[in-house]
Amino acid sequence: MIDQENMISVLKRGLLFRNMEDSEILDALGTIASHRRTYPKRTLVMQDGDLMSQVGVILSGNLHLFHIDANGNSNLMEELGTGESIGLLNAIGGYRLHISAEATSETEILFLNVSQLLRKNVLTAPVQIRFLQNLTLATAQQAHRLTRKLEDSIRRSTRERLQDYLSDQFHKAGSRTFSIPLNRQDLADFLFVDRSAMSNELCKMRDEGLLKFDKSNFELLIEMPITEEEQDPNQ
Amino acid sequence: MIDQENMISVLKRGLLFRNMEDSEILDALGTIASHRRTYPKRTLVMQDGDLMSQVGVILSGNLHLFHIDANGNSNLMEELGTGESIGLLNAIGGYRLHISAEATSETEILFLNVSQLLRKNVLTAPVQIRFLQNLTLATAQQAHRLTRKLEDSIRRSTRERLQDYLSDQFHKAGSRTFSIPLNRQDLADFLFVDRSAMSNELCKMRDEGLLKFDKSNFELLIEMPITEEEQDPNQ
DNA sequence: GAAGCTATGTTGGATGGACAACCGATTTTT
DNA sequence: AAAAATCGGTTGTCCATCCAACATAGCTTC
Repeated sequence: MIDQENMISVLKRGLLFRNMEDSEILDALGTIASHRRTYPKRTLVMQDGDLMSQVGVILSGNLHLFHIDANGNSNLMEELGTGESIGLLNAIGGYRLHISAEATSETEILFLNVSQLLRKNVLTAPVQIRFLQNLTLATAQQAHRLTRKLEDSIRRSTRERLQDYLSDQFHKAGSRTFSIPLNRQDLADFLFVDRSAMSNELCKMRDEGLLKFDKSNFELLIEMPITEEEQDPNQ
Repeated sequence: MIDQENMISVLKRGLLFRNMEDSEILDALGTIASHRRTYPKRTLVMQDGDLMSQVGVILSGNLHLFHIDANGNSNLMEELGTGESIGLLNAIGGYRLHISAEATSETEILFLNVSQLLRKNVLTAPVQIRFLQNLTLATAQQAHRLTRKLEDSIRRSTRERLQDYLSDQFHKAGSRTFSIPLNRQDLADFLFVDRSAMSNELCKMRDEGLLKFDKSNFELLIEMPITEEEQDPNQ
């Protein structure tokens, strides 16, 4: 259970409370905050098929959002950390979840009633309007992430997917040496490929001198192919 | 060039102007409408890399949104008709287009200045607030479509993709007999598969007695596998 | 109507990747 | 510490799909 001051600094990380003073955030929370809940490691936070009326913001911990497809494959759609939100699109649009969310460490989530902001006939408070603007931005950002994921997975070979992923991690870390937050199985699920095939490809790349690795620690030995690295204007 | 009355009825088809009176729509257009433009058949409307400050609403005609990937494959991301909008996510989030849009018939587009609604410090007019709400809904809907497309393309075989697509068309048409709006090459691009492989699979399905077809006219001969047909609560 | 051009189907070869099965190492549980 | 589970790597088989190339029919164009 984190304290209020911490909470505000966490909320400021995402787009939902961007450009808002601490007092405004508290004000906004007054009308939309619902409840907080802590989930132990390895518990389901949300489940495929759920209808959400609220969006969740991760105050601490981590979530894996995975989609089980018709063939029984587990596909890791997102890997979320502190400050990121879950169920935004579903809460806003009234769509059922197509994913389940599992806490990969003890995770505390703050739930916000956002759907009311879209139904109410009259919104007057400037804070609410500001929040609504942020809500739209956050939704667009989420959609943009989906677009990237879609583009990254279309007709791409296992090697290309690995290169994309490692290149991403390289840019995030700002260093040729970094460690990734996923084990092999989860990485394969994230890239939508078979684990053994991926393991194979990874070792081939090592043998070709492209990279080194030990467990989750990687070192890139050459320039990764240019990935139209376009940074998010909304961060 | 369609007239104003027609235009309003077209605008009402999408989510952007949902739940608004004709007078309110005109009011809203007064502040956000930018310009209209007509594109001849087979011309590019927008191009990969463009930065959009406006969203386009199709007043008449059709667009193909395609993404050329690193291997030179053309991937058909969306096929849009009258009343649908283009560039919503990009205009809102400030993201560059990753697709190009081509008019497949003469197409008239109305451009709307939506980004100002998100930057302005004070929004007062109720109509603007209502429109902002709709903007959020429309963005979520767009994101939901992306989610479906992503889920439909993950680890799915050519046959499964075809079944998904035909099942969709079946539901849209409300009849076992329907004609699809894409030729073979475009359909293959839409399903992210090779044309010849798809053609092959289609004929196999015909030989197995699952369906009949002639050019773009299809007839389903058996129940298509259940596709969690969940209809859009926002239509 | 001849000459192109387009749309669709067909074939064959090459191969990437899924799948199952197994091993050894490491970690977790009791 | 023993037992059990997890994790990563390796191997071999098999099939789906890509790719290139060609056939054919129907349109379009001059």
